[in-house]
Amino acid sequence: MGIPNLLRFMKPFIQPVHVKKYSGQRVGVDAYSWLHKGAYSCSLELCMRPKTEAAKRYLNYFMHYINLLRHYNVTPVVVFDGGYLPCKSGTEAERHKRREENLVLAKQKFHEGDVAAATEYFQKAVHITPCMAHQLIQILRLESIEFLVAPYEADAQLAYLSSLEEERGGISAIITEDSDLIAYGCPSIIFKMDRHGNGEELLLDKAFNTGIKGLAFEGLDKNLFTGMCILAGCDFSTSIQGIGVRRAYSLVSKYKNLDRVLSVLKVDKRYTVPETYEDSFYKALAVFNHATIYDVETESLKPLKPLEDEHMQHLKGDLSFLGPDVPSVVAKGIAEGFYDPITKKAFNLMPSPRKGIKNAKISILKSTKENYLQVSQNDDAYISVFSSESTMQDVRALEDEIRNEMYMKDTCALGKLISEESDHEVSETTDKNEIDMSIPDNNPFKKRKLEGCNGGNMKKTTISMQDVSMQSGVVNCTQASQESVDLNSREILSNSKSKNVKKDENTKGSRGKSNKKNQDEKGGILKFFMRL
DNA sequence: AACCTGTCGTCCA
DNA sequence: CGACAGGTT
Repeated sequence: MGIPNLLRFMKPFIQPVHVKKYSGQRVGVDAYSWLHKGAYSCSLELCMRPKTEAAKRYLNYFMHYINLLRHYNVTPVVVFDGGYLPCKSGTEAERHKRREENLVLAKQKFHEGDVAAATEYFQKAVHITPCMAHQLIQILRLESIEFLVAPYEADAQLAYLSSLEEERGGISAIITEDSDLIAYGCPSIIFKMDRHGNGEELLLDKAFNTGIKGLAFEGLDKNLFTGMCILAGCDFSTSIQGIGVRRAYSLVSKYKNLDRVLSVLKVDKRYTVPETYEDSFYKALAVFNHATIYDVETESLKPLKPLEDEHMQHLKGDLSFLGPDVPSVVAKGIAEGFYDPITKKAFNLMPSPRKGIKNAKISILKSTKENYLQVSQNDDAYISVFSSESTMQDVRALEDEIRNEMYMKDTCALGKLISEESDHEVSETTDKNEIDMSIPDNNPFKKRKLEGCNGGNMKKTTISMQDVSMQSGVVNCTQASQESVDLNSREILSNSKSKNVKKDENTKGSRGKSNKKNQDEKGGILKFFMRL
């Protein structure tokens, strides 16, 4: 919900703006807003016909905005939401329930043949899933658009980037629809940006430095301002009936101290302050100040602003509500879009080539009993078994999994190893599953330098992409999405004898020599060469 | 006067 | 998500 009426309250400090103002600069994008709007155009398809082109319309919608920014020489930095915060689970559960209800009605109407009515319900059931975000991420990668998946709230991540110099990966402004960004104290936010680049800009400094004493936020510090937002009601805390943004402002500007405001409220007979309010208030304050964010430089999680002792007295050292800590490797995988931020499991996605796993060799070793997939890179070889009933899709999913594991340098998590000799036989695999994945290039302004560009609207990029099924309340996911990049550029080589191949369990040290022998001897029967 | 609750629109052609 | 309308405190 953001903070109710906060945007209207800040109206005096909001002015029309065009994104070209930020030409030559980096601007953060709250991915959720455009994803959600975009999903509106295809809510029915996302659920009922997820494999059709129409179901991908939200990607086109999003890319239109990206191309708009690029046209004006604005560098987009797309930030996605990550895992749920415990203190937000209440409101989140509520929304989920509503969506589910609408989804049931939608399907009912759909099967009755009432598409119009169904569409309405589908739109109310729209939900952006990690899977959908992941679809977009892959396009962003191909288009070399910078992006980041926040460990938890995208808002907090954007606020952090706002506090950074551009040279250190920071951003000069944020494009969003969510008023929460104001509570985080972000200096420059663009709301309601339309498809031409026009929006409404809030420059927070203008609110704090009007130059006129006694007006608006003159003399208030950021912490009081954030406190005002929480009093007015935010997702992280329970709210007091009868207190909106107006009264919150009056209280804060009158007492200029949050402790005092809270004790005054408790005494005031007009309001009923829940027993737990003070606790939840300070927790919310801690979220706005110290939410867990991902630091690109150190590749690890850290608080938005350094934790100070002043809050500890209220919080009694309990910081679990800032979200559970995760190992840095996982945090990195989430931030870079390889791991689902909620389940913490790898998407079936091949890591970005630039991050490693270049020139990986893919081999399928086939025995009468079982099959083995080996992915080797330089002197490392990673192997996992798969059953003979496996489809090509299964194998690819496995390959992606291995590549993720390689990427994450986590060599202990794979399945069985090859431990005994096996008879190998040549297996023939064909790869007819490629479909063209169309990268939206619907920028009306941009002149693309495309070889042989026929003025068409789409740039075709060959990606093999099968069964892109979405996972959501709106979209039922019957199977994990399976994607793989450019498997069609493989060469089939034949190999002779095979030997036992062991998974290299040394992440460090022995990389140089351990599998050299196996590389030469491994029996392959089919060897694919990946061109990345 | 300010707050609350409920309803509607976000997309697209 | 926000915006808005109309009823309530």
